[in-house]
Amino acid sequence: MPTRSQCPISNVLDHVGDKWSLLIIRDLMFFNKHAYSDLQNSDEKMATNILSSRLEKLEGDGLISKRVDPNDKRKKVYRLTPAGVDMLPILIEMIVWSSNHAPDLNIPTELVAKARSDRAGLIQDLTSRLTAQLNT
Amino acid sequence: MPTRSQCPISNVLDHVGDKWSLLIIRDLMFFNKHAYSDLQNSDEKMATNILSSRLEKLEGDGLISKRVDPNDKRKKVYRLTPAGVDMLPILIEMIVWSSNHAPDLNIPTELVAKARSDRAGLIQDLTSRLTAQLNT
DNA sequence: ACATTTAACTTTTAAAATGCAAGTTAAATT
DNA sequence: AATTTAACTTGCATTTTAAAAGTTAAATGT
Repeated sequence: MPTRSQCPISNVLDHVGDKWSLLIIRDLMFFNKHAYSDLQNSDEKMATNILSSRLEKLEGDGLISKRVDPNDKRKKVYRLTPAGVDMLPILIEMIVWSSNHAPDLNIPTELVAKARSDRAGLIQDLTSRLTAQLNT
Repeated sequence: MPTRSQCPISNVLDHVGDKWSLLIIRDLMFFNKHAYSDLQNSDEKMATNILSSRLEKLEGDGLISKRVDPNDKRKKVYRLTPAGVDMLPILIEMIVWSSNHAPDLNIPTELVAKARSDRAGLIQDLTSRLTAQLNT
């Protein structure tokens, strides 16, 4: 996606403004999915060619990294980069929005409670957990 | 867009997971654009048929409302609903993300500073300003 | 009052993206 | 050595997007 404008919101959408990219980031962020097949098996069932092209774009955009699994060279390990980790507050606010406007979904109640009571702490905790993974 | 899963993030993307919808919300939220032609003239220049279909979907999803301008019956007035206003924290976090990872864009520095120093106050202020508009 | 302009769309059509199924390749397992 | 697994790629039909032109009703200008 070419840059459409100098707007910071538009800029984020240039990276993740589609139906799938943020779900990949979600899976890397909250569900410890790191393999292609893990990502393919999320509830939304994204097509393999789309997954492939989104991973390629996210990597090109510097939001995720890809490396060969040293224990099994067939496998690739996908991870969030620091820029990808920093998408966390956006995802948290999406969860909060749904908890307010679509409460019948599978809302992670505990996370939402923490987001309300100690938002900065929650982000700190999750960020350091994710950042720790980067050095393994 | 049909519901893809029970995930709260996926749910938000079912509403605004495309390149354009959040830009419409941005324009209603930050730039006081309320007419079709205003929205059409944003920097990203969305095609008129796309704008039309997005407005229709956003209205159907309960994020915006549409009414005839009483002063000029050719005009329609588009506004955010409370659910639309509640997207504000998501947009703020996008702005913050770009301020950190794409600082060369047009970052609203003052807003970002406020977001860092008194996030709750910022959201409160902007929300009440937007909510006030709903009763005019 | 009549012609022109404005606002909000709709329609058309070509190009691009998506979604589905099947196929490929290299590495691990049996 | 044969089979299975993981990560893709390819082909093709369908859907969505984008760009341009056209429509309709209301307001404005003369």
